[in-house]
Amino acid sequence: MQNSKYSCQRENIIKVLKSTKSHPTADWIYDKVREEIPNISLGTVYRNLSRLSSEGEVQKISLGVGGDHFDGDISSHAHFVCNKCGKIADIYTDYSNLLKTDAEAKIGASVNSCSVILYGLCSECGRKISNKSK
Amino acid sequence: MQNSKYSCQRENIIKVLKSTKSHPTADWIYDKVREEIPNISLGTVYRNLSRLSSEGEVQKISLGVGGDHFDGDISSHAHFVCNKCGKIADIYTDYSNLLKTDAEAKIGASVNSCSVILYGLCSECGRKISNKSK
DNA sequence: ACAATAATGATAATTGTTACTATTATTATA
DNA sequence: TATAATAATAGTAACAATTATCATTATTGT
Repeated sequence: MQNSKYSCQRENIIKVLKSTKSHPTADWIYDKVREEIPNISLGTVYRNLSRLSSEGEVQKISLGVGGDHFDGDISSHAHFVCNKCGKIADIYTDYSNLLKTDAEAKIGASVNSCSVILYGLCSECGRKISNKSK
Repeated sequence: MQNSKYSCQRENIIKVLKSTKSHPTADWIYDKVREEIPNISLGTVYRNLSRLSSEGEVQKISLGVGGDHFDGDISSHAHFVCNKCGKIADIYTDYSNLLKTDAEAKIGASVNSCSVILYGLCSECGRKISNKSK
């Protein structure tokens, strides 16, 4: 392929991201990749994450609080975020076709990705709170 | 009510946000409110927007590119963002119950808000591109 | 009117991210 | 397997968006 060259930094970023089920930030990925490539630069991590997510190889998750998170799992699924502990959970239901079709019918746009983020209280945090009030 | 006091700054921020169909950033709201309260501080705008959105009085929209946007319309609806021109459009379908019920069944969390953002090419930008290729 | 305190304006500080530039690594071709 | 072209990098500076600080002002209950 032209105007694209291999880099082991990028390979490692992909590897790290595809092998975790957490939904890490650029910073976390940076720390993790540094275990193998100690002198990698944070800028390189950002540059590659941005490239990879615009290529659709990874997914960016913007929660609106703190920095962006990334997901190596690009299957269509939603995310749940606990407002208390901040945990991010996957919800494997594919709404994307429904949403896509509906949006295209309603406003005539062509949709190529969608982000579904639910906010609330996770079961664990919910339990803690109801225990306290006993 | 206790620990809460009226402020005309907050009232104005709400008024501005509820009376536009655009999905402005804090900065845009700041400029708009300054027309009535010229010496309002940008920090006050941020402080109130953050408070109002956590109270559920307005909605915060995090696109993952540039600053956050805000929506005075808190009815359940999705947003479409054009990757080309950046336009944000409302899509009035209420997915929230579907998403909420599904998530609660799957992971036992209690959901209290949800964000649905679709990305793609708006009809206008799509038209421009197909014209160019003639 | 007064006291308690929430909210503000002005500004400094912080955070997350992008831009810049000289150097290094990859790749296609001779 | 050298060479030339150029993509990618490390290191760092710059930037934008947001939050924190703090002295002052405004609101509210008594």
